[in-house]
Amino acid sequence: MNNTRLKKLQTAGWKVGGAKDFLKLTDEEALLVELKLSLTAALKQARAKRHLSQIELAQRMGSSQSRVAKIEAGDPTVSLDLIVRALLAAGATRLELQRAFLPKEKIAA
Amino acid sequence: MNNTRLKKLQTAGWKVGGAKDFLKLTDEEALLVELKLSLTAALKQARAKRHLSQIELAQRMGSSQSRVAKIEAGDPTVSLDLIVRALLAAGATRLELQRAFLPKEKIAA
DNA sequence: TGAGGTTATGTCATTGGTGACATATACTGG
DNA sequence: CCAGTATATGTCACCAATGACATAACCTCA
Repeated sequence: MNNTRLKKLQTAGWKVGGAKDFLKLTDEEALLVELKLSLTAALKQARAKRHLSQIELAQRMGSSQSRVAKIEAGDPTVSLDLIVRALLAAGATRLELQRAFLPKEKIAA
Repeated sequence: MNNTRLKKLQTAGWKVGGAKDFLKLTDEEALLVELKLSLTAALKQARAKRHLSQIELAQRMGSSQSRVAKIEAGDPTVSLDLIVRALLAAGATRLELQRAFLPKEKIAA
């Protein structure tokens, strides 16, 4: 069988798994979380700005009030996709979106 | 039962569903897609810049070569989360990330 | 005090995203 | 021409994200 060779290729890609890689992974994971929080903060702002209730926002994005609450609460079961959808549904501008994407800077609004 | 009242509240939130709302939804959906594409483009750049193969990137993010290919191909089954994880694993800076978040501008690289 | 509105928390069935694998295609250098 | 390397495409079993629902916890204001 010639797929023994293919197998070798595939498996070769999975030999690694050092501790450093692991740390790096969790590091990036942390960054992602930070990003999500930054976006949810932006969402709360955007929603408040437009005087929308969670129910109204939920309607606009075809979701439910409880989901919206979870989004804003930073629930771990909420995806980036959903957060961004919520932001767009809340009428956030591209600039607002972009702004939320450079964390770290927590200086004056 | 007093939950008839609650029921009313809940259901009140689901009365709507007009065509305009529907259009708006797909509109925002389109924006999201645009955003994703912008990010995948940034990913391709970032990966090339660092001379990483799809397999190497896959290792770094604990995924597989085929997933990475799909990410870059704009496969609809790929989440925003995964795209961003890939970008981070590819060593994209915050600035690169942020940059990819203002689409529309397709001017000179 | 309680009715009406808002937001928070818990749970669950269904769906969607995922890694993994197989395989195909493409582009080298020998 | 054939290895070798990189990328693309299709499929699938498994797990995580989702909408929906129930209910609790707040707040005003009359």
